[in-house]
Amino acid sequence: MVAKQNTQQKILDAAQSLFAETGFNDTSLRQITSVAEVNLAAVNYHFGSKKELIQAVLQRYLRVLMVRLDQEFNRLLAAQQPNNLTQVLAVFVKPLLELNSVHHNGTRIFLQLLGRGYTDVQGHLRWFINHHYGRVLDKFVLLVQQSCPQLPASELFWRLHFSLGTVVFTMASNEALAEIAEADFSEEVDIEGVIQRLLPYLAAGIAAPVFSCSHPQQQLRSGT
Amino acid sequence: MVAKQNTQQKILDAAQSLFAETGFNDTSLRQITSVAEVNLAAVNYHFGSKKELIQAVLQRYLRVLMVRLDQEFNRLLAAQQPNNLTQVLAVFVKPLLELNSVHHNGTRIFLQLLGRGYTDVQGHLRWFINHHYGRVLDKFVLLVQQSCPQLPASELFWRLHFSLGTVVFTMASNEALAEIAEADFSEEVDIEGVIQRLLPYLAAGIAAPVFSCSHPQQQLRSGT
DNA sequence: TCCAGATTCAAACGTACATTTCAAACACCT
DNA sequence: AGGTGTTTGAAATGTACGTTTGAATCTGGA
Repeated sequence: MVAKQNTQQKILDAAQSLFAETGFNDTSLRQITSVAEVNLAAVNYHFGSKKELIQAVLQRYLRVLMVRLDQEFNRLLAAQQPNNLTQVLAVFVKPLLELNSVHHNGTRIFLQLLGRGYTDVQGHLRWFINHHYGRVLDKFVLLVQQSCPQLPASELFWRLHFSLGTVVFTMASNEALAEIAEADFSEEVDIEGVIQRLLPYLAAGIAAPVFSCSHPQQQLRSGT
Repeated sequence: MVAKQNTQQKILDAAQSLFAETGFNDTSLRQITSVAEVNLAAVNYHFGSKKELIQAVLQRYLRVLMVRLDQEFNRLLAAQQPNNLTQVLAVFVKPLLELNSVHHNGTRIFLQLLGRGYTDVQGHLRWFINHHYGRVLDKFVLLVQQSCPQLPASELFWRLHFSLGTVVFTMASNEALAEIAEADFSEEVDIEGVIQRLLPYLAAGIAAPVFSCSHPQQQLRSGT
């Protein structure tokens, strides 16, 4: 059955879990090839370098995800009137959950990898994603902008990155959080449950009134 | 003037900036001692190991910050009626900004280090902070609970971790974000500006209505 | 001045890493 | 069965790391 599995797949499968748990720089090719039960040199033979392996691991998910997201974004952009923010955020749910068909626990692994990519390495994965999929993500920014016309562009920029941080950090520490939640609240939590809890939090944060901080003696400077 | 600066201080000063920018594992003792202009062996002589240096770097700030936070929390806890959420979150601002008196750019550096601590290393700094300052942080949880009595404890648990993620991720990638913001919106961003932008986002997210996600065909299971 | 303890220094140690090399094994086609 | 191009294997290369060592240097009190 599983007898002759592709070496490349064995490497990708082993690498994605180790990368997600330990980070890119803290996972050695020796660990990966040991778990994958392939020769050390196989990584460089099939992928060229560790850097390219990291990109290949992410590409397996990005390829699927971004096509689906693009469809959803185009659907919403075709609407006559602006969509509300919750609807816009909700389009991520199904495409993300469908990553589970790419690989078992694919959604969790992908989001953890994304988190690692934004904190571990200095910019190189950030650039990779933006270079390949920036046009798709721009559509999302446009949708949010349409649904929150009162938000200045700069405020929106920060809040979208705050939201990215929320998601990415939550997923990176998802395992620990789920354990505590189960112990303290005897409440089973799967990845879908976490996503459903995230949506209202993100929607409220992004759409928050701009200056709700009541600290009159410390105010922002008024412009350029 | 600066003639004979303490070796330990020179190491701490060099280490904190490099750690904040590059992360703990990706900063070598050779880089640190090179910048500090001290001998490589000085780190192990004065601090014992790299791990203990990391903790010493953080302790310099945590010692100051946690005393101040404890004061603020006690003050709010003594109030007759529950404080509103924005007030509770706002108590972080002054203690955090006072870290600038520990060292130039202390606030930014500390928050970046905190971000690194939660993503770089697996748990060892998490444990260190919780072990030394868990009792202080419990007071904060209590305050939030009092200000949001309608929130179930489990929901609060998740949202506080979402918020931790927001802060930590934002600070870990602070430099990159600030650069983009300046380039795209020609807007200078200092650490205080980011904090002021964070507060409304966090307050709105934590206090968000519990089931604002309008996806009737996907609902959470109703509990045990 | 001299000496003991604290500090600095250059050098080395052992380990782990990504990558390369080249021969052996394999797969596939005729 | 034979031969070619692809894939695997064990070993080695060179580099970087954290830590250790032991002698040299500094420092302050007698």
